[in-house]
Amino acid sequence: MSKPLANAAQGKQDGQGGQDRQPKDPAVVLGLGVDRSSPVPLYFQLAQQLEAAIERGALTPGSLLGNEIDLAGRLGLSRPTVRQAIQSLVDKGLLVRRRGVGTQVVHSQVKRPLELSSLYDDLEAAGQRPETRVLRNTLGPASAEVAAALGVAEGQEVHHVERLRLAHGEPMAFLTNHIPAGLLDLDTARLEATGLYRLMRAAGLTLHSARQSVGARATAADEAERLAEPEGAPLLTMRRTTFDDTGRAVEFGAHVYRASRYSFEFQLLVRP
Amino acid sequence: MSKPLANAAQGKQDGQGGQDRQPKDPAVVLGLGVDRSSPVPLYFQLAQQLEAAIERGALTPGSLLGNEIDLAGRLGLSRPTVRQAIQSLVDKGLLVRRRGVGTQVVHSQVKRPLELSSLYDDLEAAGQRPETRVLRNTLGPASAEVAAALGVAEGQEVHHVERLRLAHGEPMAFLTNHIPAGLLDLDTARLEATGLYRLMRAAGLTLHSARQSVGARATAADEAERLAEPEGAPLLTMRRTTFDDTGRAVEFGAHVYRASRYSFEFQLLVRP
DNA sequence: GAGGTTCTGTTGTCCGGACAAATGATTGAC
DNA sequence: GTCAATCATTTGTCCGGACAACAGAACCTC
Repeated sequence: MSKPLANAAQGKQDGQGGQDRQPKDPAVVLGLGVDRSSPVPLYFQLAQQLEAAIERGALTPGSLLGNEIDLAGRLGLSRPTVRQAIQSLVDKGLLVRRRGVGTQVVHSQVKRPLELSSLYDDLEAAGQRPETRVLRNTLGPASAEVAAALGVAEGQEVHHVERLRLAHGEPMAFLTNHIPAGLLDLDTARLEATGLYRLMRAAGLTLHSARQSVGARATAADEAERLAEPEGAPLLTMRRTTFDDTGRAVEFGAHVYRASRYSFEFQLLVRP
Repeated sequence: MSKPLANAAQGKQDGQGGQDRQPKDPAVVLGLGVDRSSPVPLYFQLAQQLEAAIERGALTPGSLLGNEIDLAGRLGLSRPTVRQAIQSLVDKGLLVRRRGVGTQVVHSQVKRPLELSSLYDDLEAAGQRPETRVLRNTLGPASAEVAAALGVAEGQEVHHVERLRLAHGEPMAFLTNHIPAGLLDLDTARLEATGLYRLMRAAGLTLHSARQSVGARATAADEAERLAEPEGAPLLTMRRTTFDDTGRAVEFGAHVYRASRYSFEFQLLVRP
């Protein structure tokens, strides 16, 4: 009892019939339909398909999605299930719901939610061939500062890693990291082959959030050569503590980037 | 049929009786209880109370929350409602659910999710008395760069605001903003009294997300005096486009901060 | 004692229904 | 013609129930 989905921006009132005519089901047109034998939850299947439809432009920004009851009926799902799918896309910022109006595709220029940034992945995605030079990889007692940042006792065993990150053979950043012992197998060869975050994820850690502090300062004399910047040149600094899904701190890093070569890009979400 | 809530870390099996003894309802102990006459949704009331209990330490990190069915029964709510409350706290990173185990309070040092940062609010929260000096407040055609950032046509009318933000009478940052015309009533007096984000929210705009880019550079000759920094001193730069809940760009800002006085603090969430 | 099996408790998913609240259009009165 | 009241539509909230999937403990077998 409504004309949903697709380009329903203009309210063309074509008699709202079609009960005897070919239904021309918009859900079918969009390729929506769930597989009940799949172990993937139904709401998740639907969410993925809707997201794909938005991504490929089958659902244009501003278009209405049709009411939930009908959509559920057409797909053979219950309304709560459809709502759960829609809600997950609303959380992602792809859809907006308005009571009394409907659910519409967001008119956004921002595509990706942008995750916890990893310098290695960033560089690789940008087509630069990242390279890592491990300058230090030791295990020892945590200093007061590191212990406070990681929330462990002072003197606890922690890994201490120092790396120089290069792109196209030129230094980009100097990375200092501290990781509690026992979480990770920190092999120097592996550290030179990939990024730290990838190693942590591979070790079964599910990263959840990170507290960051970004600032700037001038290049000191003792780091000028290492970073190939003149003394006094501006540097971008970042201190970050990363937590896994249980709230445990799994990494503390204090990094220095060449401001002439790098800047942070990220997206902040407002959670009201 | 279980011993939930409070410090249930140790599995003391005290006969699981208590059906005839005083129940000593943990929900009551925690001050949980909803008001059905309130217009505030029940799940939201419960979420707030749980969050408050965590905040004040009544629910200690690592402690189990007790199963959802019992909790629902004790509060006179249905399980879906309780689940919705819990889920909102899981999204906030305060709780973790594990199937077969239960829901427990996260062992986190991070308290606040940290929202879209507003320099004005940041300074005010830090006890510094922020002050704003409006240097420019005009309406004119958008340049190519501004139009691209805001996603509007070049030449479209936009506000152009330049402000100097001070704390304790000392300059902290130079803020340049562009806002599409018609969204907001940009009164210079009001701009000097509060922050831009507060004005936008007061105008009924619901901010949703922002795309940011943070870098660093040296102080140029023409801005040295304005910021009270010597020429060549490192500055922190930020470019940000803010979007409302419909995905529309509502603000574009290019800001410069004194690195000696300010650094960004924020939290990134991983959305898997 | 070691190992696998069963059992119990918990969250995850899904259903069907009901009413309230907000929005926008339609209708009606003046 | 203008304004207010009404109505239909749609999402928001809430209920009660059912079964599946998973983790951990208890149990039993060898």
